Amino acid sequence: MLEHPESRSLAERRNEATRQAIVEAAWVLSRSHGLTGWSMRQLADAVGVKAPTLYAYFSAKDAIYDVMFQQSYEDPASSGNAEQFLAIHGVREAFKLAAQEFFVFCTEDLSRYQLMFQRTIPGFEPSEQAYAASIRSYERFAAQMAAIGITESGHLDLWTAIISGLTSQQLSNDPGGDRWQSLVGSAVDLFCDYVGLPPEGEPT
Amino acid sequence: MLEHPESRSLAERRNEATRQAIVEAAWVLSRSHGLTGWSMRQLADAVGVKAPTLYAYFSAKDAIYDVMFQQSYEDPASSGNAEQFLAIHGVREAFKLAAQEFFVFCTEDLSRYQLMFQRTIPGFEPSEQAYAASIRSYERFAAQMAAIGITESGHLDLWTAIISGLTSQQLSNDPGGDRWQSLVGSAVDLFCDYVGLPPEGEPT
DNA sequence: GTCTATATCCAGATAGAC
DNA sequence: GTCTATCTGGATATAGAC
Repeated sequence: MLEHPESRSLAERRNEATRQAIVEAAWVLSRSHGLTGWSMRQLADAVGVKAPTLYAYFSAKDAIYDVMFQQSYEDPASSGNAEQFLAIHGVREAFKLAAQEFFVFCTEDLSRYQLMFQRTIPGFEPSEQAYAASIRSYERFAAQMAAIGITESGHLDLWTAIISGLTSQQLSNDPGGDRWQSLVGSAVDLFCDYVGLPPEGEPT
Repeated sequence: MLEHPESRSLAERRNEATRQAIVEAAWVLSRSHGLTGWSMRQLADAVGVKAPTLYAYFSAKDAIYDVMFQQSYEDPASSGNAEQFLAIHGVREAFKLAAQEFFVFCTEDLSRYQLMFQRTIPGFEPSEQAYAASIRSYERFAAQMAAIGITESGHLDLWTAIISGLTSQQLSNDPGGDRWQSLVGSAVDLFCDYVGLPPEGEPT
């Protein structure tokens, strides 16, 4: 999919750097003005070029959202990190730490959350390539859960519902607060009790 | 807040009827083209007038969304109906039936869901009056939960997170299917186990 | 190849005639 | 109240300078 870096000319690398700068400016604007609250002219101003120049780097505004979408799912935090915690802690404690970390990833950037998990942008559909990144992220998540001992698909679905409900309630009803964040530990417990994970895990 | 119907003149009632017709057409367009996928011109066409005429009834497009928002929260199904089921069934069964009913209310109309629970419309903020309707809906919900025996605010928050997670996952990952709907009963069980509601409820 | 300037199209909204 | 005509500003696309 990607050329080898060493095979790219200086011009190509310059082009890529400009694309990155545009996307970074789009993130900044999304955080301050909302995911759909900025125009191509505003973005061009932020980058320091005129609006039509952006179309030399991206065919459309949606193409910028597409890169942002893919970047979000390529962040390792998008799939949790339970395996790392399992090396030191028991199963439940590792699960709780991973859930906390994922919760923070979801709630620290509303724009990213809307882009990844909601359908906020009219007409935007991720490209096949960007969608594939989201699939890989889910597969990493499923592997984490398997390491904890959760493999049934119904149990996975139940957990994704619970954690996504906690994050979405936090963002829409108490942004910046911890009203639902403080419930993450309880949610892990009630889920583990239900699926039969022992209350006290053994360190691996 | 509202005039007595009998005190309104014929002209006022005609005006109100036209407003309702506009809002109904907006619902139809939202369901077919997406909540933000229609223009004032399209709406005017659907109603059978020219676009500026709409502004004789609503000051802006957002004012139409505002009425739709308030209507949604004035629907009794927006707060569940556990008390009704409690008259015939045990506590858990009543809880499950109410949860199922609420799940269907949430997932049967994506536009309504986005309007009520997500922030899909750039710049839209419900008016004080419309927001008050959402508060009343939540208070009715809290009363239902109290009738079941759930009164702790942390437990209420946990349940709103779980049910909202189930509905949002259903809508975004399996629209029209039942992948998460089929988990509603399990979710009620795992929640009831956690908060200490007895497995077999007594009919009132 | 990358830019500036500009043209087209469509959105929400307003002015003023009737 | 409803219309025609129009304003503003957004996204998109192209012409042509450098």
